Amino acid sequence: MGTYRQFCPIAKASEILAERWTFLIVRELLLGSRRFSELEWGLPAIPRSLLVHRLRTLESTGLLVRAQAANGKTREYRLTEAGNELAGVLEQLGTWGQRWANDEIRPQDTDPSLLMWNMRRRLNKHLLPPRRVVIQFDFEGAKRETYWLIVDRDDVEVCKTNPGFEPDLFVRADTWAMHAIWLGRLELRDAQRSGLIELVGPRELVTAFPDWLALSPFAHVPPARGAVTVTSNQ
Amino acid sequence: MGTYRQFCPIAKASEILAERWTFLIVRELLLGSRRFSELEWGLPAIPRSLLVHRLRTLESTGLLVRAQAANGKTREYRLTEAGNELAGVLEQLGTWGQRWANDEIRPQDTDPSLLMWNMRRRLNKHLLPPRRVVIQFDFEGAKRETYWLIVDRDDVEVCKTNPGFEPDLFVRADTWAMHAIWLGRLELRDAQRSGLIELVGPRELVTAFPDWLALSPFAHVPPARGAVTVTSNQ
DNA sequence: CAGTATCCGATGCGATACTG
DNA sequence: CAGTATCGCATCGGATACTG
Repeated sequence: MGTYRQFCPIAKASEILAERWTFLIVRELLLGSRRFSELEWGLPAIPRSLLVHRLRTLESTGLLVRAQAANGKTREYRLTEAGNELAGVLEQLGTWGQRWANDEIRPQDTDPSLLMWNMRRRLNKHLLPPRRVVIQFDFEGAKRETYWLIVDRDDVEVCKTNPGFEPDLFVRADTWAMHAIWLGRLELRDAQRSGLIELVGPRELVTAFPDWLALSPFAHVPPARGAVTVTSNQ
Repeated sequence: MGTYRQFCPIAKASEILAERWTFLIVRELLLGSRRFSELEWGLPAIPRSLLVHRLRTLESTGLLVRAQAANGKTREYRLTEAGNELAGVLEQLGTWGQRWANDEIRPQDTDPSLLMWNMRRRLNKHLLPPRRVVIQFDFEGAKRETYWLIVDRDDVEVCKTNPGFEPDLFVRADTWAMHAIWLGRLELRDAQRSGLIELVGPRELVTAFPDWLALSPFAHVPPARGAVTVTSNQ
């Protein structure tokens, strides 16, 4: 990308960070992804070779290190202290995005599997009963897909194929509505009332659902009045 | 640049902002630049056509508006509310840059004229005597150049050619050292002691100098231990 | 699983020259 | 002063195929 030929700290930071995909890769690492395939799940649209290239650049810049994983078999990526300190930048960026880049959730930006991956990693596991719980998600409307979430102690798994266990809870959700809830733009209760989401299962699991489903880190940020147009890069 | 195909607010913000030059253009506008030529002075390395293109994109996105200037003759650029709210993002970005992208001030990133432009806009005018004051800056070492700063009431001007007035104060400064002072990495007093900077003029102007010269907005941020390598985008 | 290798078409960037 | 116009070259995106 090259230099801006400026001594300004904003220019220096931009040389390192303001490149396509870089903020999203850092976001994934800050949210706890360590392995290459985890990064790919969180960034389904990045070309593989480009992900590799960005990781190598970030490594040689000193924002992350690639090291032997604890099990000693695979390698994993970890942010350095410099990388971790980007949390403040990303928080500001996300807050601004939530406030201003919020005109609508475009169909091409919805992705049930990505949503499941994000829900998985923010699950409040300790609020679920201390046994295996299987939840079946049926996305309806646009992009009909079915997923199974299997929570067992500390372990949470998302499956795209029926795992064979009988589900304890069924979540039937309109695809758009589930995204809107995750982003904090629609209340779960309102969605249930209007029939966009339906929960079927034992009472205690149904009532607990809103609590163990932690939403997007920016769900609590209220959108600004009037939004910005995201679509006009050209 | 295109979409990331994600609903995440960080992704949405990045689609708008994480493009080459965009953060720096917003920085200029936040610091008060309004006219096209002012933007060019603050961004001497941007190709003209690219600056135009970015401004048009930012306008259609809704981060800035182009309107008739107060004098009614020229047009000027102003941030909208959405644009102004980027201040928090830029502050985080600059703070991170000051802390981590600080290994050295590279010769190719020094630029006396850009430094003068930045000093000009953060001058504490009210601390100077209420008459015309002319200060001559002689940059020495790398990039020898001379500038005149003419402060007259609310008006501050930078000249590259001798304005004809007899200077009230002479600042003889090593180019690198002056940049380091601006960035808060070198104390003015230390630079004077070691001969990197010399002030010549009436006592009251010489002693007032450190006060009316406001430094970079990030000068007060202490660099982190260990820096990041800025040069490896490849 | 975690990459590497290659190829192609589209776009982005930067430099230079021109203009009302 | 505030842009247009043009033109290479590099990079990006996406697809596909291969590997320890």
